[in-house]
Amino acid sequence: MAKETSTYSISELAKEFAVTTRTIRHYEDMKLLLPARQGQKRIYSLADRTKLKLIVRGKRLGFSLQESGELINMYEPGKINVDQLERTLQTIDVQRQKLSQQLQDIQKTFTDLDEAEAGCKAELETLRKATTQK
Amino acid sequence: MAKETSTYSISELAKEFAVTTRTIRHYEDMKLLLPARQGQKRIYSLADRTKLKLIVRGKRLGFSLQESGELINMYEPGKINVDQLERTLQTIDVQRQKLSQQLQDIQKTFTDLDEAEAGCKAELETLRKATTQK
DNA sequence: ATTGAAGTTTACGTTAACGTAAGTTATATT
DNA sequence: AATATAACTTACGTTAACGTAAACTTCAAT
Repeated sequence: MAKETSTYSISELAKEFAVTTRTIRHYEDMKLLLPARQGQKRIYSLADRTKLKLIVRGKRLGFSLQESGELINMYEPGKINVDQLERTLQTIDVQRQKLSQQLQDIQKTFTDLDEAEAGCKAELETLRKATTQK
Repeated sequence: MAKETSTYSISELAKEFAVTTRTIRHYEDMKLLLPARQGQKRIYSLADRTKLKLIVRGKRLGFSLQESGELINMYEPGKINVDQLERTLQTIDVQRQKLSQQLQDIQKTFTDLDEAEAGCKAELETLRKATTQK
């Protein structure tokens, strides 16, 4: 098996995920990323890229960076002890509940949008008739 | 038909939706609510309550107050002209796309959580064995 | 009459998540 | 060698969404 040696520069990742380099560095300040260094330059691994992807996804779901941080930490290598693992399991459960709530909210919002659209089209129809055949 | 005369005080709504009165007043500052007044006191109608509910739901989905404002405005009475209506229809479409993206993100995140949970449990199992029968 | 609970306005404070310079360094290219 | 390109650090600025405090007013109950 060939080793995965794919690495990325900060601007490559910035372009791929449509964020600024400042944003990526900010995530590092917030301890969400810890890229390797080649001198001064940051070198991002595939794992780093995955983390960034999770952060960006989290943002679309309205997660704070801290929340995304928790999600990310689930992917960390070996949790040392039982305590750690069980706390992680709890966090997973909390996240699931939040996602479930969001799912419900999305369903409702879809319904609302459908109704709003129907209302709009009905009014448009009314206006059209009133305009066409005065 | 009896008229719906249900009204609410600011603290009633605050309690119901688990927000502070300051928050509700803030939404008014942001033009998302415009309750009636009885002297100085704000009197919220059922319609106001519905709007607040939508704002709170929007917050759970990570919407900004402005975005929630757009959603709310779809519920406003008679849009005057065709232009307005068609812009509303466009907004509805944009919202739908955002929600679809969120749905996908939620699905993926659920999958990730499942995997993380499986990983945790596997490790726990390993630890348990190692501890039990040294 | 006073106290207390709920409401009000005004206004400054705070936190998160970056934006926006400004000035420096490293590498590569003309 | 000069210049462009991409990176870096440091640091102050900005916006959204409220929090918090201060100083009233209103009304009901003791």
